[in-house]
Amino acid sequence: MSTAASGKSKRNSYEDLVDVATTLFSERGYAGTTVRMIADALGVQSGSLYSHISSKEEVLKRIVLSVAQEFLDGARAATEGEGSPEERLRALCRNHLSVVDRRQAAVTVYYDEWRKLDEVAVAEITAQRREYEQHFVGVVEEGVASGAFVKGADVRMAVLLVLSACNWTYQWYTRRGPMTPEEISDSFVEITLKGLLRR
Amino acid sequence: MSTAASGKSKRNSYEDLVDVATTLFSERGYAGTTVRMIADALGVQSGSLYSHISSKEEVLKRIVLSVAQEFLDGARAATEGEGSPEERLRALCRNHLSVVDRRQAAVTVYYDEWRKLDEVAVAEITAQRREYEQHFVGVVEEGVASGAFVKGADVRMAVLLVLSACNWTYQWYTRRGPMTPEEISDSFVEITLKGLLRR
DNA sequence: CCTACCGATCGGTAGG
DNA sequence: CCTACCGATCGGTAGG
Repeated sequence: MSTAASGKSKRNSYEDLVDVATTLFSERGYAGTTVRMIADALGVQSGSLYSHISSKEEVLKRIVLSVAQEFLDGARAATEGEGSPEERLRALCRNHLSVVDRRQAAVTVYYDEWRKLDEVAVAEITAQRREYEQHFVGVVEEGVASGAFVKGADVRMAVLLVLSACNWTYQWYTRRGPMTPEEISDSFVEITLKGLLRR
Repeated sequence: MSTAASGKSKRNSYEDLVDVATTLFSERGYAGTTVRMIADALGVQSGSLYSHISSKEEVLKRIVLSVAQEFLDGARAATEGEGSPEERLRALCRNHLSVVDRRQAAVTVYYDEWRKLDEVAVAEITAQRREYEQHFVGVVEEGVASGAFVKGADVRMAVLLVLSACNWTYQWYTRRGPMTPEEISDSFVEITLKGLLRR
C-alpha cells in the first residue's frame, strides 16, 4: 500500500517503512534483505532508517506479531457466535483465507520467518498458533459430540487436513486466480465435511 | 547421517559436507548460514571447503534438486502400476510422507529455499512440481471418470486439499510423534475420499 | 587441509 | 534525513 516500492518516494512514515520491508522480506527472506535495500526502496540513506526503528529485527517482529494477532482475532470472532459446527468451521476457514488475501506479503513473512525471532517472541507465537488450532479442534469435536459428524472420526486428522490446506494457501493463492477466497475456503470445508457428516 | 554435526570429526567427504549443510540450512535458513558455520561443524577451516565445492549456492542446489527428484521418482512409481484410483492416491501420499520421514532436514531446505536458486534451477523445480501435482490430478480424474468418485466433484480442490496436507507435513511431522508416516497419509486419503466416493 | 588474506558488504552509530 | 564512518563478518582465493 501507501507509496512507491521502487525508485524514490515522498513522505516516509513508519508505516511506509514496514510496508516496504514486508514486501522485500516476503520476496527475498529476512536474512536475504539488507537495511540498504529497504532504504533504497524508500529513497533514503540506510542510516536514516534508525530514526524510525531500533533494529532490523524489530521490523520483522512487528510484521509477524501483527499477522498472528489478525489470524487469532478472526478465529475468536468466528467461533464465539451461535451457529452449527459446520457454519463455524466455514467461518474459521473464511477468516483464514481472508487474512491471506488481504495481507499476502505479510502472511508470507509470518510463515517463513517466525521461527527466527527471539525465544520470547517464538513462545508467544507458538501459544497463539496453539489457540488458533484449538478453535478448529473445538468446533470439530462439538460436531462429533452433537452427532452431526461421524462418530469415531479422527478429529485431529480431519482438523490437520483442512487446516493444512488453509496454511498452505499462502504458497499459491493470488488475487488473479479464478476463485475468490470464500469459494476456496468453502470448497475445502465441503470436501472435508462430506467425509465427516453422517450419511 | 555420517559423522558428527558439532565439534570435530575425522574423515570429511563431500557427503558429510552436504549433510552438515543440510542440517544448518534447515535450522537457520540458507542466507542465515555462513560457510564458516559449515566448516566449524566439520572441524575444518572455512577456506578448506572450497576444495570440495565451488560455491555455497552449489550446495543448496544439490540439496534442493535431490529432494525434488526423490519426490518425483516416488510419484512416478506410485502411479505407473495397476491398482484402483484409490490405491494409487494412497500410494502417492505414502510416498510423500516417506520422503518427509526419511529426509526431513533436506525436505525443509527444499520447501523453504527452492525459490532462492537461480532462474534455471527455479524453472526446473517448477516443472517438476507441476508434474508431481499432475500425478495427483490424473489419479483423481481417473476416479471420477470410472465412477468411483462422485461426479461433479471439484477435482482441483480435492487434489489441493490432500496435497496441501501432504506438503504441510514437513512443518510438524516428527518421528517421535504417535503416528507412522503410513498412518498419517492413509488417514489423509481416507478423510478426503469419504467426501469423494460415491455413496 | 592450512595460513593468510582479499574486497565487499553487513547492521548500526555519531553528529550534525 | 544526510554525511561519514565503525568494527565485524561475509563468500571466496592464493599459495602452499
